[in-house]
Amino acid sequence: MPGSGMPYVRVALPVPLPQTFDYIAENADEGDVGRCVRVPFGRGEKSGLIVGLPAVADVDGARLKAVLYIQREVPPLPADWLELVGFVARYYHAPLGEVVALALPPGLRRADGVSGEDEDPLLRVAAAGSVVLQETRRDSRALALVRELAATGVPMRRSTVRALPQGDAVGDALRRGWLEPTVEAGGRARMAAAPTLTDEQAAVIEEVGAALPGFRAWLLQGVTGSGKTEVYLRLAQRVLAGGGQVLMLVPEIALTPQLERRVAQRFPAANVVSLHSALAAGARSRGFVQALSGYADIVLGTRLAVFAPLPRLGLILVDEEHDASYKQQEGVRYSARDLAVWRARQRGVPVVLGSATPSLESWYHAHSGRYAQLALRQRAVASTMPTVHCIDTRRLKLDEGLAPALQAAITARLERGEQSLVFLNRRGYAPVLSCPSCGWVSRCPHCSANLVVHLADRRLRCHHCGCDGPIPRACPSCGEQDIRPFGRGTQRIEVRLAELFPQARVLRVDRDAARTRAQWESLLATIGDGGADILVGTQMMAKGHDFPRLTLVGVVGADASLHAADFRAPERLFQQLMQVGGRAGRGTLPGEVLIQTEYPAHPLFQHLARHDFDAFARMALQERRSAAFPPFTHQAMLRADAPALDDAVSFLRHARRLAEERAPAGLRLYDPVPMRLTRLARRERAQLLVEADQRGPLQAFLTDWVALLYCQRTTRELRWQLDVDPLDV
DNA sequence: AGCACGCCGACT
DNA sequence: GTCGGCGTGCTC
Repeated sequence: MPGSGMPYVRVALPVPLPQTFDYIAENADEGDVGRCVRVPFGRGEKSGLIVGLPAVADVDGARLKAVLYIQREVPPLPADWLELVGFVARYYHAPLGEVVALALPPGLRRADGVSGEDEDPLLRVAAAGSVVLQETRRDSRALALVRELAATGVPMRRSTVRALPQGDAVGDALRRGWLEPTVEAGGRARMAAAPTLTDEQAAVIEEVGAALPGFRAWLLQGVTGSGKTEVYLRLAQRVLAGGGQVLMLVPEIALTPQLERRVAQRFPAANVVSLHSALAAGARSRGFVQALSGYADIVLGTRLAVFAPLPRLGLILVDEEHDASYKQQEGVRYSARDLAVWRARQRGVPVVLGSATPSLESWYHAHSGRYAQLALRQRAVASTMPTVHCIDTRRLKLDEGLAPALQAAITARLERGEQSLVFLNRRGYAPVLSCPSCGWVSRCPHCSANLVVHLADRRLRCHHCGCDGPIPRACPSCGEQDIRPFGRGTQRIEVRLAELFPQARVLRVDRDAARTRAQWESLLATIGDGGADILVGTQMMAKGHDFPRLTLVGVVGADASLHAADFRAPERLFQQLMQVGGRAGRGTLPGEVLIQTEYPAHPLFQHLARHDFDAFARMALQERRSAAFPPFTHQAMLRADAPALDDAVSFLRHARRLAEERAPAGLRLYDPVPMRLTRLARRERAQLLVEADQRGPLQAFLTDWVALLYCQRTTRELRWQLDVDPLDV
């Protein structure tokens, strides 16, 4: 009989062991399941989570210790949340304690007083603030903030204000009395005006709305500029009106400030909480507790937000569902997008996966009837899709990688006062520095990769492990003076464009130029204000931003991805090109996309030119079907790394032998092979692929196999991990 | 993962 | 005679 006064609690602890630990807790009851605890562990103490009240302890009673403290100030994590982390532990074959550690904000797990108190008040412009806005005084950061808030016209959360370009001056503005906290906006604050819906948008909203409540997974496939965000907001509005909570997942933090503001302005009366890993510990705990207590109405966050407990959950939205950042690439390798669907099913609520370029997995599910399809085929603003042309570079002489036709197109844009973007997915000046006389190349000492030339700060840098050093003046091997950068990155294109178009303002937008959120925002502001004529950008530029005067996108170096070994490379290339192409002509001006390639007849480019994602998806899925790749098969990857490659490979060979003995029929075990980037940060890496046509048998096998692998004694030097549904194969 | 115990080499 | 190398084993 579980329940009344059982003296044992079962605790999940953040240790890499596939088990839970039982403790004595005389005063614990059913209400403590889901609470954080402090317990003695080994010679020290640890914090964990109570996941059950076992009637019988799983070890001898004499070995049991007593819990030190149960955190009862915060509501316990609900049963559905425990089910979620339990599912993640089973599906990804990770210890429950590790999953809990990942899902709970670190501060909360420490089990010392965390409150969900509102330390994030709504701020409005105070009387003194309105006065200083009238005065002619020297502009300051604080003043700029006040102006921004005044222009918005509705109160904003402190955290939202902080995220504005001049956000760190919020404390200053408060001290000067220019801003002041205000009570809940209630009905007083007016909702930011909602744009008129297109017929398509209205139909989509009606269709999803009619299915509320109840589980259903939808794929919302909407071309760039078709107004997917507006659909999300309207659906959220319906759910909020019915008293539900909305979980909205977005790929990256860099994308959120705009969206945060848009959501906050649309729902001034709602409590909007954002959750992402860049948040300070306090803010993350607070947001989590606000979600847990039901105070938060909307949780907006990156992949870790899929673990936010939401007692009144009514709707899950996954924006840019194809984005790779939904898959965690270390530790517990979960897919937040897949978990979002699982949670929606568990809680009986709809989930909308949105993208202009869905993952082939989701597209397949939508076309095989597992997900329902929603489509937005027209752009919301009156503009047409950009024209797409290939520039055949086979017989052309390129100037630093730039074809004459692309240069001419840029010239035309400059004459018309429009913006151009040269898209090149490679940071730095050149991918390698090389000596023509002895053949020396700038190798990374820790990785099997080349050091990239960064001329802007005169460094050689490894993009994988981050190590860097000065650029040598002469060849370190033979002393040759004439060593040269080979290949092209964004910096080199930037330099050449500045030479070719001396009258133009050239702006580079990559992770080096936008290292911080503030830098990124200021770049966006510069572009938006027309402070740049030619942009040179990486995939950062592909993500949903509107630049009304941008009418030309030139794609350089796309061919490299065309023959990449990775079977997902074509999918990624198509998505990237379609996304970046979508940047062109989002205002009233028509857009043009020019792709430099030696394969102008390649079907991928043909489908792209017709903006026909579905045709591309059908073709790519046909290839995947005949090659038996996902989604027609299910995969798991066992990876091992060690200082010596032999150790990693022989561990995997051993693991393979163990697997052969217990492999069910239909399971395909491949040979252990070194990974593509074999050496990373001084460790040699190898991998072993396991495949099956059905998920069930694969999972059953993995459970068995992983249990066995945990028992293998390995040297401390060797580490291994399992990746279920790997993205990189 | 930590953190101990435990048995072999070069140092005050 | 000790300090310390990291191999092995355990954590309710």
